[in-house]
Amino acid sequence: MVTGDQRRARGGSQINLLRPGRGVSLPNFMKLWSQYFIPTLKESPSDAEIASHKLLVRAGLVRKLGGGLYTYMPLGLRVMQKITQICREEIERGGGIELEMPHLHPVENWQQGPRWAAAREIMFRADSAGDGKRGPREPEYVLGPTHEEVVTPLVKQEITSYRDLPKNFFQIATKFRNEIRPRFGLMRAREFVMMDAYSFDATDDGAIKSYQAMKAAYEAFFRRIGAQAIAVEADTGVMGGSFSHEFMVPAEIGDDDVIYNEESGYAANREKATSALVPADLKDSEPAGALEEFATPGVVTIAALEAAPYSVVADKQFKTLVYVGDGKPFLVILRGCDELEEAKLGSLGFTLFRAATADEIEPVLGAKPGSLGAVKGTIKNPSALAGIYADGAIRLIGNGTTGANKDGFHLRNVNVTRDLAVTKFGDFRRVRPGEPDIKSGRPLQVRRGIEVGHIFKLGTKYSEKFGAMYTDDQKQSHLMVMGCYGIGISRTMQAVIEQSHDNDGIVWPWNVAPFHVLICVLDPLVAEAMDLAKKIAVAAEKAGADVLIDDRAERPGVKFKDADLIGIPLRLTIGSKGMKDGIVELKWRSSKDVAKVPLAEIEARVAALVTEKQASA
RNA sequence: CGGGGUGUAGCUUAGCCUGGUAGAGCGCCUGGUUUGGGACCAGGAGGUCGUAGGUUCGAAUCCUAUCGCCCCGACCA
Repeated sequence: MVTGDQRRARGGSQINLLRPGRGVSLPNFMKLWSQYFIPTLKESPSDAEIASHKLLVRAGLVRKLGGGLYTYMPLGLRVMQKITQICREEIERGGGIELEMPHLHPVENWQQGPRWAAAREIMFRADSAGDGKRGPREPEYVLGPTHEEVVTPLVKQEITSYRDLPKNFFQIATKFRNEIRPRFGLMRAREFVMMDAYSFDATDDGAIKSYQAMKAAYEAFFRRIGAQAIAVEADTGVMGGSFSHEFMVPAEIGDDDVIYNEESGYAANREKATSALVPADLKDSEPAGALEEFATPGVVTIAALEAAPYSVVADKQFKTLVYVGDGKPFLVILRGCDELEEAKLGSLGFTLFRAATADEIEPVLGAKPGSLGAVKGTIKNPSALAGIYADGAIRLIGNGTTGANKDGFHLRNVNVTRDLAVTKFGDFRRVRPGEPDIKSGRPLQVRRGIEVGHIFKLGTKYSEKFGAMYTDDQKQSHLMVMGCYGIGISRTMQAVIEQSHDNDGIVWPWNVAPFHVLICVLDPLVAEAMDLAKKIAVAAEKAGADVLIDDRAERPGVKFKDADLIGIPLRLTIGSKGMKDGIVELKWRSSKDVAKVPLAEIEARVAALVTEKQASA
């Protein structure tokens, strides 16, 4: 029989490191700083701009290889392992079953999937390295940016009966994305660690249950790692699917804007956010008079039309934008004062869309940008259009002004229902702070956030493409209903630092700290001091803590600065002063207070504190 | 990919405008003095000035090209 301790002594497997109900601990055995490797820096690297990126490098957690490529140094790796383990536990609790799929994907899987055109842009192609060229008869691989295209065929092959559903498979592994612009260290990297889960259900209701289970698991995960992440409604993007939530860590340096109202609890990514700006019971205005064309030489902007002599306020102008969706142009009409939220065009169902160029616009509408409009009869070649989509807010205008599709001319008294050939109304505008919340009518606010997780209810988009079907109890075949879920593990590590640091360094939450207890031995050459440190370390370890002993031959100032920098939650100081007075100093990283604990009590005291922390982990 | 910046020792950088053959701080090595919030003294090692061309008697410095990195925009966990 092999005991857990023996297994750990041999390097053990991950599974045996689990200590149910006691938080997360790594293979323990105290580390001596002098023999470990924590390369701290006094100065910030010149290529880091934000606090968390600087601290990642200064505290010796990571080192850069190239743009968006980082080595996890020993301390950083420990944090990653702790986050990974908590994530594993919570996803399993939420019904996930762990497996691991290849990082190298045959390109055929992606070609068969529903988003090859869009996804290939961010994928690295993996050629044979030999001469840098892939021969025509060699297989072509891509490095996996995510795994729907691998897991769906797997499930199609393995699961054919409703009896085997639902299933939710997950892995925690490295992902590769050729980000156009890597940013801020681990925030947006080319290679990063992600937890990705994929749920397969027999019914839509089941899929919603799986989705909710994952949402709950995410909330538990972020709570346990000590990150304040909020779930916000989000756009589904290239992933597709019917609805989704993003998990955001509020931070100024985040890439996303969250629109929210504290009281009502409404929170959405700006790409998705809507407001109650347009009342549900709005009545369309009566026409104010006949359409009238007027000359506007040289006027090609909303602002120019607002100025004298025309003086048409932006709220009364129609803005007509031309886009190309899957090769065919279409129009989007907004109020002059509103901005298009491009992501919202995703709801129109085009696989790929982009703004049209001036050259593409004139043959269809008959004028250059600046004089465009969507009034019936003025469009030169209406049959070329894939549609005319109008933002609901233009109904607030009633009678307004728009381009005449004739260079240098505009039309006034344009009435939405009478004059515009709208294919479909929708929500296409960007919400602005201060607009009424759809839930409560209170003003909406905006703040920046870091997206650390995302959950999607996918529907049957992928099961259709790969033929993932099951047979029900009536011998009928149906498509499986899917969901997919991601947590950026490495990004989360940085988000935690961004959220939890001060001027001196990182302040790790207990559960993800690389070590829980740091024992600073100011005079490591004094045998009694080191003996005491080891005794305390053993007591702390027995209570479940990971312990680091700073036994370096450095001056006290250096040790304290480094201690603050690397952010270990509980610091004990053993110095000659204290030894003389018969005390050890105890200090939490998150507080300024120093407690003096008598030598006789220190082991029990530390053990009690660790036990308490581990219990609530 | 567009716009802006930058590249000098392991790290942070000065020098570049106005060409004359590279300097500092930190770190590292040796010795000594120190020892409760990034010590001090003395000595020492370490640099193809991103790379390739060009101008020049002479280039870190001027010109051209190229590569890397950072920041702002569109995308993502």
